[in-house]
Amino acid sequence: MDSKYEYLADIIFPDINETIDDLEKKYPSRELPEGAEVTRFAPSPTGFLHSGALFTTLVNKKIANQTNGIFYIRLEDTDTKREIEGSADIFLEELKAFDLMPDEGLQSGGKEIGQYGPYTQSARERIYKICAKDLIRKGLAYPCFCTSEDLNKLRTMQEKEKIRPGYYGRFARCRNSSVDEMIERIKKGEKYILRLRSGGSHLKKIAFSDKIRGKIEQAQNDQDIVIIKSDGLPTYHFAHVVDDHFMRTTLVVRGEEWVASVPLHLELFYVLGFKPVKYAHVPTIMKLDGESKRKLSKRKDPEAACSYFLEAGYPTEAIIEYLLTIINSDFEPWRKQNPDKPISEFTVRLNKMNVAGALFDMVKINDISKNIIGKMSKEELFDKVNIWAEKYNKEMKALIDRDPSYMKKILGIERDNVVKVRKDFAKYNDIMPNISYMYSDLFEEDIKTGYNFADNLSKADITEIISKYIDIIDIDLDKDSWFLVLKDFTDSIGYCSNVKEYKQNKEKYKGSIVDVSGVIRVAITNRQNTPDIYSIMKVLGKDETIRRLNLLAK
RNA sequence: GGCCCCUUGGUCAAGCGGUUAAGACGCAGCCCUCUCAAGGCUGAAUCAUGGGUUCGAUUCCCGUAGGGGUCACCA
Repeated sequence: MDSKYEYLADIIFPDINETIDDLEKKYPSRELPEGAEVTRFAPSPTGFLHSGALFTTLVNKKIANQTNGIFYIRLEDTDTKREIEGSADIFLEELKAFDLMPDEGLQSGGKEIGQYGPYTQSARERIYKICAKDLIRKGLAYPCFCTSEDLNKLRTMQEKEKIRPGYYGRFARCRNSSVDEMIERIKKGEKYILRLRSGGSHLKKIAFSDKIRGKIEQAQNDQDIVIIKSDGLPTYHFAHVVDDHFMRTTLVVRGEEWVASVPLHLELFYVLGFKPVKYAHVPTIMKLDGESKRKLSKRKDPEAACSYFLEAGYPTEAIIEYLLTIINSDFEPWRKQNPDKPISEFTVRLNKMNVAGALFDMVKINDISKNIIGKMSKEELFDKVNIWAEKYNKEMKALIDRDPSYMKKILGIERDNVVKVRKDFAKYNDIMPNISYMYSDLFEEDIKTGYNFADNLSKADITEIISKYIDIIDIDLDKDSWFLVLKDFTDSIGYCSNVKEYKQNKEKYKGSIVDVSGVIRVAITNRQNTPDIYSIMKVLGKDETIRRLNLLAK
């Protein structure tokens, strides 16, 4: 080791006296079963959990779980300018909602669990400096005194001359300064940052194996990238390599935007003397915008934030299942064969993942969600809706609190003891508009602006049907008997109870049972489309049903 | 622009040299039916393009086009 570099390192980091070896001892390899993967979720604190991040997180969590490994969370807060206070707690809360809590790392309220912390990068400054100092000692990193102005000038020149932009080779002005000069400038108090002295050549290739994409070949890195910024914090690249090494990550699952920097990361692992992690780069979730695809954007697409799904009241399993269909398309057949198995029993295979970015499909999510809600018992649905409403929908919550057991009955309509359940709710906030008529005051409010009768019957016909129906209505009967009574009634007033027969001989009748039941339906709900009217009447009760009918009788 | 990745119906996609090119969502029609939702059945709809290799290419190779990513003291 060159004593000049040794001296330079001491000048730059006078108070750092630990070495990489010390760190290796402090953060020993994890003792895990064969094949176990240590994965992580490493968000930067920008305030909200992106749907794409949820997707990546799911993969990380699944892989760790199914290999009996560890899934941990680390906060990448090295960009102090963009940091949004409280982000970590938001992430944790949302992760919890989606049942993706990490086994280790940061917890809400700034607490931590695990032996490989701290799990917040800003608290790891010393660790990065130890590593940086090691690099300086070996002559593999150096201080750069270029100002942003210098860098801008360099870039414009390179663009003008059409040469590959960047701080590398002959353009890396500071890399060739003598150590004496560096020391002198530091002593003078000049500002500087630390750069990697890259040993790569852009003309040479480097190949690596991506667990999702297979073999990828790229030019070696030759950029003298910044490793420590002027605020003393590391850049993403440096922090990634240092942290994932000392936190003993085995598999980094991250977005595909990172594949271009793999050569750099591999070089960093190499110069630091670390064994590189394995990589799996997941595709970006896209959205169709006119003719072309683009990334899901927070500004344009509400569904880009996971909170959107929470607020709308999607069961979180629905989102997870949807994401799983994107991750491995054999999830759907698996689900069909194992309708009641927990998701944890499904094995994600990285090499089966499609590499092209999938278009985010809300229609499909709705379908999955309808099925999931359809499977719930009324008690289960009630509990979930109740919890959701408490947090996201005050109006709905107030409705529930008026009479919880009544709400439960409403949610049970065509749900319990039924061969085929209704599937008309994709999310909890679909419920309220579809059941409001079950409440007298909301119903009254609704009919103020008039009834929505179909326009094929006259007012007199409507009044006649209702007036006469009141006389014979009996909701104490069981459903089949009730329906037989309705049929008899239909025939008795000159309508036809057999729809087929009616269609063949329309002229013989005033209408069909469709018209009769339609009138009754509107009279008690003011809707032309509702669930089975018998069930509605049962829940509404005899008195309320008759009261509503009376409003329209003569 | 350089480099990297990708391209099967509207969408998610199976497929690994010979298939009537699965399945799901969506769409259309029919059936069931007190409306709607659901359910059942049926249907329309796909290998970006041009060259090779091969007895034979959706499948392998090359080019073209299109799409995506990346080129910061941001992650």
